[in-house]
Amino acid sequence: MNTPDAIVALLKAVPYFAGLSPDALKTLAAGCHSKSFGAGQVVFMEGDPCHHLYILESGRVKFCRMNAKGREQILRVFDRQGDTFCIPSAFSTERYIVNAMAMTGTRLRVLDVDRVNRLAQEHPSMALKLVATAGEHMAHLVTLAEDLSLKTVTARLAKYLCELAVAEGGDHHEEIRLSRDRLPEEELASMLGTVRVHVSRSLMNLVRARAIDLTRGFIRIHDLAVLREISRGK
Amino acid sequence: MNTPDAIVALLKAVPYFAGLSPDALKTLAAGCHSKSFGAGQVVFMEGDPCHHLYILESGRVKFCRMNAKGREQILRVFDRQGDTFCIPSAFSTERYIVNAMAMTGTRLRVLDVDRVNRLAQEHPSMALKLVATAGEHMAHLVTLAEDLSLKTVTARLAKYLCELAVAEGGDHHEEIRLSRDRLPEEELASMLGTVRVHVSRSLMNLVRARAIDLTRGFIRIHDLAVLREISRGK
DNA sequence: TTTCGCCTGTAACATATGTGACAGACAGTC
DNA sequence: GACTGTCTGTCACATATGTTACAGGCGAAA
Repeated sequence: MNTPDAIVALLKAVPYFAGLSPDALKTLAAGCHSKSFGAGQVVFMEGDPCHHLYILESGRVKFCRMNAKGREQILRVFDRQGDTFCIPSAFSTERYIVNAMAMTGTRLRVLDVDRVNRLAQEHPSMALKLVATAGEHMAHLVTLAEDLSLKTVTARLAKYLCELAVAEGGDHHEEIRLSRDRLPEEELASMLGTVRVHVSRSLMNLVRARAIDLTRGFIRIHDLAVLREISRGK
Repeated sequence: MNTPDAIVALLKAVPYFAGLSPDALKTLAAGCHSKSFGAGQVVFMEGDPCHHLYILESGRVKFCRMNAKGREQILRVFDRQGDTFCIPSAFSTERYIVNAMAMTGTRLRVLDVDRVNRLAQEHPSMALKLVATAGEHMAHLVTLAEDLSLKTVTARLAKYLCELAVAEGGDHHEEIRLSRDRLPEEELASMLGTVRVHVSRSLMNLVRARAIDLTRGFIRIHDLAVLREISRGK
């Protein structure tokens, strides 16, 4: 999977590289290397100088912050091939502003910031796409802040399950089952801004509201409409 | 205050316009107009198509979101001359992602997104500075989300007062007094992600902790060190 | 001055959330 | 099979937060 062609294909999946010429892509591909991380391993820490830009080849990476007592808030999870992170750090503070950790075995492709910077200087349209990417990240963060402030844990959980459901089974009225192996309650808690026990309770709330069923190891979406209702309200 | 020179001076205060040639600045100045808003007036709403980019001439503008019950979360306040907003909207979703409202009488300078876009195409270094600006906004949002999730209201309040204190009197050990006229509790509550009553209680917490004094119409910072301690803590 | 409205302090109460602790289910390992 | 560790459901409890209500201070307007 390390053939030049495979690397170019990965780069092309990145919106702001998509418009580059084949030659530029090849040069870029030749100038980057790959790095592997085990589950739980740190990719970088908040405050570290930011020399690299990362592209996800496989696995899952979380951005997070922690408080004095060790509780963690996950700010974003990257899990699709071609997801990139650290652009804004790279061009403003020059320090990472969050912690990044591999959630599972993960493979990242690493680019030098300087190289990307030079490319952006030569290709203004690429620079503008960088702004667009930053904009998408910002929309995520705005919504996270809004939800943390204005929604209950149960509503946030319902919303997250809705998003998973749409990502998985689409909006069809077929049965949607989510494997719990991939979403341990502890991790859900960090994403939703709460603690594990509360996730457990909230899941029960949703069961009582007839929105979901819990069968061994799975969450079955029983009524997506109810789930949606809960996700906005109160 | 509407002389071409004044406008150019305002534009120069914007980091990503600062590097433009005098000619480009003049052209830009000629192509923008000014708009006034009364306190509480809407500048734009979430979801509106985003055709403009705004530069603050005077006054205060807040970005906010609201929930079904009408509670509001302020995501950011712009109050310094030359502050700009909407860049990321402009280059990604093409819709505003938040509501913007004038908090006091406010004067904004309005630029066409198309015009800025064209400029950025011609000046790659300007495009990169746009990314940097987006990065700064993101750092704010990350910290907001972290605080909302991991800090108590009292800690968030203490932190905010620290920031105000530093912005006002600097870090000197002189007495720092903050006029409450400019920070009604209702507004503080929206910024801190809570309700007015709780701000009132939290202020009392800080008084009891000997961090601040409340004299008629003012908050006096009595012990900045204690305030800092509380702002991380809990 | 009086009236009115806005802002503040305070209370009592309901709810949401965090903490600590524990037992059972399950998978993996020995 | 026995042991182990991780994940889960549940409890009891403390704390943090939201809701509603009301009274007093103050300035603006009549």
